[in-house]
Amino acid sequence: MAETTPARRRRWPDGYDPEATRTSLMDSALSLFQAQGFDGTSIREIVDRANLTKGAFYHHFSTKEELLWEIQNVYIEAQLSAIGEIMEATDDPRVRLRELVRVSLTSITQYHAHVTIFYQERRHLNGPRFVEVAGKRDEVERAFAGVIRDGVEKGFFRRDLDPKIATFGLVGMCAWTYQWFSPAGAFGPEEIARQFSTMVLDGVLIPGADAD
Amino acid sequence: MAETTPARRRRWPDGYDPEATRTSLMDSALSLFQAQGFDGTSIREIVDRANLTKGAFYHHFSTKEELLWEIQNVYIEAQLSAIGEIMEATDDPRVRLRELVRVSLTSITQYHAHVTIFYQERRHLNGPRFVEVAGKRDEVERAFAGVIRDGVEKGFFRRDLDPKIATFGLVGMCAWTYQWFSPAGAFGPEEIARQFSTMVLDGVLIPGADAD
DNA sequence: ATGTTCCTACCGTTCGGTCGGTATGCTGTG
DNA sequence: CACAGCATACCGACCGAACGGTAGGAACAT
Repeated sequence: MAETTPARRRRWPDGYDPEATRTSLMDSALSLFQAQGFDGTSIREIVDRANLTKGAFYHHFSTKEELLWEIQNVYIEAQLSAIGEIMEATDDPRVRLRELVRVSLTSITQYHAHVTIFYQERRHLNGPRFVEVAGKRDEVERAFAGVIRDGVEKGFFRRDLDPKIATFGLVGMCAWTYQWFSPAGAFGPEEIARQFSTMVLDGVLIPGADAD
Repeated sequence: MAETTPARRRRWPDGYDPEATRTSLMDSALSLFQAQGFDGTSIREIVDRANLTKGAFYHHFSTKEELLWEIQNVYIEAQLSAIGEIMEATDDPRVRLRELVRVSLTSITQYHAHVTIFYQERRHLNGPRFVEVAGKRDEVERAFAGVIRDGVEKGFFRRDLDPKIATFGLVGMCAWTYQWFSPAGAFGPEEIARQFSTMVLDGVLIPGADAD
């Protein structure tokens, strides 16, 4: 073992930021996890795509799972803070519901890769981290359910709907978007949100019309 | 290599059906794939759970992916045939839509493991099989979209909704159920379907009411 | 001198899949 | 009925490849 590392590229070129390395690893993992899944993506692939090595990876992340957790956390925290803003902005459950749908759609389209990974690779989180993320996710769902219950109590929303089921329906409608949304498509998140809101609030049926 | 296979269990006991072996492998894979995912489940685990060996597995299936494909196909074919029955039973788009929601919910709850695997592990299908399954899935979505378009043309459904978006919303609402449904829960598929239909057709808002 | 950042080389394990062989039932021929 | 011949059903040892993670050191900044 006389000559190790015979040729190395120059590092710390000018205004060097090691945090950029970490970010580029996360970006690489984001697109690979989205396309191939967590198990389907090796550390090797992640570092190759970022033009780095496994050594660099394990300098910035302690395990592969920690990286996954960071990705999930970025999204769910963004979602939570957006919901918090809505709750402070208005009290009207009808407005709140429209806004919840709107921020769900915009954050899903903005964090498309994060969201895909969030829903598809949740099970790969270890015990404590899984519990933590699941807790934040429940918080989001409680916000939806709270608004619906409030709307019923205030007499805006139908009493014959179970708030839990209505919540799951609405959340599912929004969350499912990650499966089909394309930035190149004909509709943006705002327009989709408007249609979903109308659909759920006003209904698809034309009132009173029984034929054309 | 003097003495191989020193102790083997008796086989073909009485009325022996090799097809049962195949089924038990599929059942084993169903629950393991559902709980741990496709990549997260090894052939070893599947055969252990079925009290068999890898030799038995590769006698019945040519690859791990073929088994996955069979699972997916069972569900999507059941879905397609159920939709076919609806289309023959009635022409009214309002009834058809309610029925589409109903059979979606019942098949999701009935084939819970299949559905979970269908949506979570679709990407592990190889080219031609992926295309085949995706094609059948598109057929399902076209059925939803066709009913909605028909309802608009016949003057039952709102004209200001894009049929494509409405379809995705409705499909998402139904499909998402696989994420939260529990057979031990308070509501069965029929009740959930009723609520979803009401929600989407009639809307959540109480018409004309502006306060409590 | 000391800590940070990143490299190469390596380790133990596990994976999907293959292969040669064995036990069992079916079938045709005398 | 006997029995050869063959297909089916299954076993368990094995293979090469790839995996996540570790270790020790080199390049750089302070």
